[in-house]
Amino acid sequence: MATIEDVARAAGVSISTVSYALSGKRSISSDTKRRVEDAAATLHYAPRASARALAANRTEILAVTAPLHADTDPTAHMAFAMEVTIAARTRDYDTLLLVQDDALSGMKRSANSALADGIIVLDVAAHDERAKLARSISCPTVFIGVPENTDGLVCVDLDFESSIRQSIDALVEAGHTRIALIGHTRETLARESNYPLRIQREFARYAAARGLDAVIVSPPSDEAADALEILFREQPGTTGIVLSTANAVALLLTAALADRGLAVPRDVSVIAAGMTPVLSRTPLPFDALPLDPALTCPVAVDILVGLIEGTRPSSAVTLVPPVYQSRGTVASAAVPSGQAR
Amino acid sequence: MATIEDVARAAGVSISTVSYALSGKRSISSDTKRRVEDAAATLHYAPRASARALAANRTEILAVTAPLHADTDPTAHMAFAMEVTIAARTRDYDTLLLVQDDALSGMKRSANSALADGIIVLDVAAHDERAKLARSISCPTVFIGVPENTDGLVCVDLDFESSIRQSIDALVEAGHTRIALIGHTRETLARESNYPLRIQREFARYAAARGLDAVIVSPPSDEAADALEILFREQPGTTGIVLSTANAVALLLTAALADRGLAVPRDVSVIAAGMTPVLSRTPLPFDALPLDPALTCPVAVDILVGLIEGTRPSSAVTLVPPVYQSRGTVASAAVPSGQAR
DNA sequence: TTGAAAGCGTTACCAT
DNA sequence: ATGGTAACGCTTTCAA
Repeated sequence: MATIEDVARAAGVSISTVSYALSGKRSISSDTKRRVEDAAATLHYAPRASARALAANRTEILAVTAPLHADTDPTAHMAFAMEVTIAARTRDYDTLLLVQDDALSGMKRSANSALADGIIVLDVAAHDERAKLARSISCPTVFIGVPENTDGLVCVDLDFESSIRQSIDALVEAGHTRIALIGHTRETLARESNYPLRIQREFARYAAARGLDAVIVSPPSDEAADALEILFREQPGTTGIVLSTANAVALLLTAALADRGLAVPRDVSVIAAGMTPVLSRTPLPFDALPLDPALTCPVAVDILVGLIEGTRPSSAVTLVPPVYQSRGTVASAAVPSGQAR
Repeated sequence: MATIEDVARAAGVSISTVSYALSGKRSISSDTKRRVEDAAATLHYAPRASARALAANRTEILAVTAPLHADTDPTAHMAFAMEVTIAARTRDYDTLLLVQDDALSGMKRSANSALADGIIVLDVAAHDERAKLARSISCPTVFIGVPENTDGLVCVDLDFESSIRQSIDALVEAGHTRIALIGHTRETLARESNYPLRIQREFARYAAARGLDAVIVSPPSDEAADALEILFREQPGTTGIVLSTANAVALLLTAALADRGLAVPRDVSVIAAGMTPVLSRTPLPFDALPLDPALTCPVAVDILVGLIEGTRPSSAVTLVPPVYQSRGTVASAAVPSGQAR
C-alpha cells in the first residue's frame, strides 16, 4: 500500500500539498494538482482509513443498532439495515452492524471508542434502553421509530396519523361510510413502539370528525378469519377496511373475506396503512400507504450526517409523509348487497 | 473521552505501562495493574479505535460483501450477514456491511484503505467478479459459497454432496427404491453458484450406486404442481422425494401432493437437502439437511480470523457437514396403493 | 500557491 | 517490572 509520502515523492511536492490537492480543501495550481493526481493514480494510492480517522477525528462510519428481538419480523428488519446502508453510502459513510446482545453494548462500545461518527437506532421499542444511553453519550444518534419519551432525542418515522387520514379520505371519496380498522393484537400493542396506539387513536378521531360509522378491531390472534368475525359482528355492513396489523393477517385477508362470500373490491374496499411489506416477491396486494424503509431511512441518515457535520439544526421528531400506492382494491361503495353473515 | 495519558497520570505510571497493563502483553505487578485498571474504570477509558488501528495496523473490523442481486432471496441473504456478524463478535470483530453496487467497489475500497482486516464474501455466483478481485488484493478473504474456479481462494460451504447422500440413505433405510430429486429451475441453474449442479450430479451418481430407480426434475417454473406433473409422468410410483429447489416450490409441495391424493408421509416421503429455510416463523415442514447460515458462517469467520492472525493454514475449500433435522416426513414405504395419476 | 512541522492516541521497541 | 520514545499515516495550522 502506497502512502501519502510515496505520492509526494513521486509528484515532487510536499506531503501537505498532496493532501490538499486530493481533498480540494485549498486551491492548488492546476498543474501540480494534475501531477499529484497522476502519481496517486499510478501508485493506486488510497488514504489509510485509520490514519485519516485519527488525524481528522472522523471515521466516516455509522453504527446501526438492530436488536432483532423475538416479536419483530427479521425480514422487515434487515430491510431497514439495508436501506440505511445504501443511504449512508450516498453520503460517503459506511455502516457497522450491531445486532442482538451487542445492540446496546455495541452502542456503548462504539461511542466510547469513537468507532463510528454517528449511530442509527432501529427497531425502537416504546421503552427502549437505548434512549437513555443516547442521552448520555456525545455521539450523534438518530432513532428510526419513536419511543415513548423523546426528550433530547432525534427521531424519524412515518407519519402514521397521515396514513390513517389518507386511508379514510380515500374510502370516503369512494363513497364508503361504514368502515373498520383492523389493528394489531393486544400483545403487540403492549410490546411494540407506540405507533399502533397512535394509529388507533387517529382512526377513531378522524372517522368521528368525518361523521362515519367506524369500529376498531384488535384481533385476538393472527387469524384473519377471527378478526373478520369480530368486525362484522360489531358492525354489519362494513364496506371499507383499513389494515394496520401483522402481515400474517393481511396476507390471508382476501381468502378469509372470500369465505364469507365477500370479494375485494366488489363488496369490500381495503387499504393497508403504515405496514411494512414483507421483503419477498409479492408486496401486499392492497392499496397501501406503507411504512417503506426507503422512505424513512434516507431521511434519518441525512439528519444524522447533518448532526455529525454540524450543519443541520436537530429537530426532535421528523415525520415522513406516506405515499399512496394504488392496487385497485378501493372501489365505489356498491348498493349493500347481501349483508355479511 | 479520556485518553491513555489521562489514565497514566491518574494511576501515576507511564503510558506504556497503561498500555501493557490493559493489554496484558507483558507482565505487570499485580499492584500497579490494579491501579491502572481502577483509573481506567473511573475515567471510562476505552482506547480510541482509530489510534489503536493506526498503531497496531489492525482495525478489528471485517467487511461483508453481499451484492443482493435479483434472483437471490434477500431474506436468506441477510440471515447470512447476521450470522457472520454474530460470529465475528465472538472473536471481537465488528462487521462492515457492503451491499448492492458497493459490494464490489466497496471490497476494493476496503482493501485499498485498510478499512477492514478481512473480507467475507456472500452470495457467491459461479462466475463471481469478486473472485478475481480477491486474488489481486492482499487482504485476507473468505468466500461463503464456492465459485467455479477456486484457485487461490479460501471457501466455505455446506457439504451438499453429503446432504444428498444422507437424504438418499434415509429414504433407502425406510425402504424406498423409487425416488426423485426436485431441483432448481434451469434459469437458476444458470445463474447461481454451481452447487445446484453438483447436487444433481451427486444425486444421479449415488442413486445409481445404490441401485435405485431415480429421476431428476428441473421444474420449468416455481409451481409445485408442474414439478409433480413431470415427476410422476417420468416415474410413476415414486415414493421418495428429495427437495433441493426454490422455497416457493417446497412451501406448496404438500398441497400439490394432496391435490393428487397423496399424503406425506403416508404415500410419499420427503426430505429437503441443502435448502435455506425462510427466516420467517415456520421452518420448512420436512425432514431436512438445511444449508443453515449458523453452520457455515462461524466456520468461515474462524478461518478468516485465523488467516488474519496468521495462525491457521489456509485450506482451499472447507465443506461443513449438514445436520439431519427430523420432522416426521420420512416413513416406511407402503405397499404401492393406487398409483399416482 | 506551497512547505514544514505539530499534533491525533495508540503500540511496541529499546532502554534501564 | 517499568519508562521513554519512535513510529503509524494522515490533517491542518503556521510560515513563507
